[in-house]
Amino acid sequence: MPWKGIRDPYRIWLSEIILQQTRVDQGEKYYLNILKHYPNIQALAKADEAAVFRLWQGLGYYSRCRNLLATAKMIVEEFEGRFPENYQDILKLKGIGPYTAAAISSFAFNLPYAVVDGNVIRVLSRYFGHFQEADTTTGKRFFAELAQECLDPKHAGLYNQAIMDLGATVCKPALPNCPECPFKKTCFAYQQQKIKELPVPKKRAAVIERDLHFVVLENKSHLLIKRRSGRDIWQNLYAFPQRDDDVLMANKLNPSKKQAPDLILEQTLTHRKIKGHFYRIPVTRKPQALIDSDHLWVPISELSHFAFPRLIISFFQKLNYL
DNA sequence: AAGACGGGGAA
DNA sequence: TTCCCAGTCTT
Repeated sequence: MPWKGIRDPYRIWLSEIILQQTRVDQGEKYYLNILKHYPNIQALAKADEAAVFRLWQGLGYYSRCRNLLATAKMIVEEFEGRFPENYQDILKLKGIGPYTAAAISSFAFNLPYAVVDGNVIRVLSRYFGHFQEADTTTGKRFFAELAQECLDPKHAGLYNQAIMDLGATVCKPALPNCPECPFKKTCFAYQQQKIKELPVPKKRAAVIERDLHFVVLENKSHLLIKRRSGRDIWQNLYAFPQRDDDVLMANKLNPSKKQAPDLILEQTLTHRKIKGHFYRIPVTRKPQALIDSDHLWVPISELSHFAFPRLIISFFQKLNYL
């Protein structure tokens, strides 16, 4: 891992944000790419927001990107570019919760705060044989206290790195390599053959289906895209105006409910199954009425300048636009 | 306390 | 398919 052994809080911060709910293999190239464009927090703070989102495209959990920008600006403007050096102040930053605050505190400043992530929960629950559910308030508190007791306060960074490495490489979720584990002799789960029962799995919300009706206004060279805002999914990414969008209504280009879509594409997420209905409407020129700053009439050749969710990229690929 | 938020790799 | 990942924020 390219961030291993780094003490620069900026790089640690960036890597930890990227690795939230994201595998090392998946996040690594994003980390290197973003670091190449923005080698320090000053560069990131004055970055063009859309450009950073473009680099983030495909990683998921886009609020991380938004908070990353906000925190970079905050640190540069309020703290003269110096990363806060104590846990409580680090925890206050946007996008940084207990895990990331402990990671930065211990890796960058060797402060005695134990990280608690999926790896740590797994290792501790198996080793000690604790059947608490980790996604409840009491369960979280329990594992946080246990982790803090296990921490070697003199070597917090090393300890945190070690227990997460153990979880990632030996004490894996499925098929852990117990015979090679240095703790096998005193591990509850291994000795009692409870590996498959620990950790106790989280309750999982049902996957709900959702239909999105996208209207693609296009001529030979251009099409209309819309920046997504509000509280909905894919904030700050670009897609198309949806059926009943004000601009479509104002230009009398809204497809009727009876009209069949030209294309249907699906994308399954952790908690949603998105069904995208695409209605292609040929137009001769850019629609005029009610166009605001979120609606962009862009050349097809310049689509790569914008960040889109996977579903929309699939649409473009289907049409050979990308 | 529960739900929202992406995407991908492994079994 | 199902699980779940170096989690955090909002309601």
